[in-house]
Amino acid sequence: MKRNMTDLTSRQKIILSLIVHEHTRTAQPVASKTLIEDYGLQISSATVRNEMNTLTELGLIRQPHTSAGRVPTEEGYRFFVSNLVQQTALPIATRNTITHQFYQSRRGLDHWLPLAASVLANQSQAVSLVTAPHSEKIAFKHIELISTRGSQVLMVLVLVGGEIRQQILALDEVYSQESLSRMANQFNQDLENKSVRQIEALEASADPLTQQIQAAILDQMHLTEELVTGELFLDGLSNVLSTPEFASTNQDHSPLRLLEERPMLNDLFSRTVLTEDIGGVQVLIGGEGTWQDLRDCAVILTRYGIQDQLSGMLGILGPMRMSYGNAISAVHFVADLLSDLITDTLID
Amino acid sequence: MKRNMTDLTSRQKIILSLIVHEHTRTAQPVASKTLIEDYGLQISSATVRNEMNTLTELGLIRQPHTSAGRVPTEEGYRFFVSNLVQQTALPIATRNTITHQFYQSRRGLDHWLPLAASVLANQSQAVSLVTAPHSEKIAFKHIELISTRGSQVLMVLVLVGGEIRQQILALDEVYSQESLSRMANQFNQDLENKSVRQIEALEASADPLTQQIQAAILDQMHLTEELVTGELFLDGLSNVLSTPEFASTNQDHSPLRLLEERPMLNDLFSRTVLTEDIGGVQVLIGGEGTWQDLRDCAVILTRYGIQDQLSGMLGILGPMRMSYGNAISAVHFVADLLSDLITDTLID
DNA sequence: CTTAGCACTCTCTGATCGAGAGTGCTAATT
DNA sequence: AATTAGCACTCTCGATCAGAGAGTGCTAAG
Repeated sequence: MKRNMTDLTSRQKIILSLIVHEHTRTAQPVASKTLIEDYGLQISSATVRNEMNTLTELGLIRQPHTSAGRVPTEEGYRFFVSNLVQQTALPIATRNTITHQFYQSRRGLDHWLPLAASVLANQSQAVSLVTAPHSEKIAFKHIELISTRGSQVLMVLVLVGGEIRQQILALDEVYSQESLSRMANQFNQDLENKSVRQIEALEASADPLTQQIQAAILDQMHLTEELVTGELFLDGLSNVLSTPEFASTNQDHSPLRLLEERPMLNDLFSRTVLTEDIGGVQVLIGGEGTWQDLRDCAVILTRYGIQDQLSGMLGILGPMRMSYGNAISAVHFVADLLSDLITDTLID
Repeated sequence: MKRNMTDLTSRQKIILSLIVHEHTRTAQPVASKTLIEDYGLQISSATVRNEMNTLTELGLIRQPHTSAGRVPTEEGYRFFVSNLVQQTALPIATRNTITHQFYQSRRGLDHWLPLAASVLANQSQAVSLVTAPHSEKIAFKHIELISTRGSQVLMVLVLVGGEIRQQILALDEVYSQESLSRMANQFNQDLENKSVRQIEALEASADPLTQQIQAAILDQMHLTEELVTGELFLDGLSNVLSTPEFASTNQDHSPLRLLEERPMLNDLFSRTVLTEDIGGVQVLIGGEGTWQDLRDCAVILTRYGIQDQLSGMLGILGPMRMSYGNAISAVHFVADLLSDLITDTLID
């Protein structure tokens, strides 16, 4: 039942666009009269109704009930997004302000990621999601052992890409900071740039302490490897709480549930990881048959970062009737910004 | 208008408790008949009504309208929480399961904090908040400089208490890992356990590189100092979305807004930081005049960690009609658990 | 002090009705 | 053949109303 460009006359496309636009604005069914009055079309409402009829038959719009205006269907939104949407670039002033915020005083990801979420939420007036970037191929970069108290040691592990993992180790006896540093240096030489597999393949050391630390390193690397995405940053919940799509009080079908269900989110992310290269934006409309909770919502997702090295996901979740033009360009813009920042500061 | 224990007869206390309990269960006004039927009181409904009348005059309960049952007032909840609530300890089996989850395979805070949020949310059926622990007196513990690419260097800064900050530095020229390590070691010796003030008081080094790095260290320490709390972990949003108190669609008065407004949250936290030692649980009912958004909600907060060294906040946010007994003991339990874990792994 | 009994008040539900919105169709027009 | 004016038709929405039911407050008796 897939429609393409050529199935519709240009007038039908205009009408569909206007219906989408108006319905996005008002959340109400759109009447033929509204269309000609508010948008100054040079045709009569009867003509519009005829066209609406065709669009209804094509399954792109529908009537909630006899004698109501029209509302875009899922299919209609898909068609709109695929063929009709025009990205509305952010005003240059806004872009500059935002860029400036990111670049000021050269902070790190822990500053950029929440900021990205906040910017996305503001620009799209929806819920934003940003995951910390994550490397697919985990490799050792650096280790540091810091004596803390008694035989307790803080291990700080830096992976290629820049992810940092920490762990407290309880050693069998007390070691001086000097000997811990020596040991760390040894690891730094031996393991630099090595993957989990390569480290596992190494001959086991005779020294039990070395063994213990190497095990801890591998442990942390495994944990990191199992992550589908890094930590999740959310923003803009309040943008969306008052919309009818999200306020739907039917207990177990709130789209916001999804945000707390890591497995589901990972599903969602995986899908985009698999189908898109960095730079492509994916728009999921109405749960696409898979996510019941997203029945009335749309998700716009993209990857950012550096392909095959360090990348994360970012996007927004909003009601299906959202301003796709704005939203898509906001997602693009923020993704590009983050990608640039990551490229500048990549740790390899 | 403060009531204390002795203002009420014990029968009145029972009736108030039952009203609170029943209203918590059903979210409906409670009728005198319901009370004697469902709780098997050995008195007549007329007597209950008389007592209800007194309680109403005392401002502890109210009628939404003539000929409706009674609902506890804010004042009523406060009295209940101060005088009548009984903590219902979690079942021993549950406690064991949870404790086990925390202690298994000795992970770190990055594992415990989300877990704490999740446990709290489950046990209280409300929204849980957990902030990463944070030290009030910032002091240098350890620095590591890791050569990454060209003249770019990753600085990893460990503070006393165990907070880790990272930053990418762009140096003027390329340094070998060895010289970077030497420099880091010098810092580790010179700055160990020093506070911001102490470091600032040191004589400035002649070496521009040393200057740059020391500036970066101070920068990060300042940033950390300015934090009221660490990162925030949330869970259990879906527990609460369907309750009438939260679904209230009046745009700008959703209690959930608060969760995204860091300044407001910090206010809330500060209040508890100031008024309570670790171990004390604070219950805010109905926004306490300060937080309009919390009009129909209650917040239960406590600190965890080690007083004056490393502590964070944790608690829940739920509808005013919540099961305070459960909630308070859940908060206590999780706080104690985290405090123990932090005590075990404190970095000093 | 407690309780049975009863009148009273207020909400809630469902039914009814008219107004209004918006369409679909038909026949006339370009 | 496409467009349009005109009109009948359908459905929703809001207001109004009545009856049932819930729950109370009061009174008078135990």
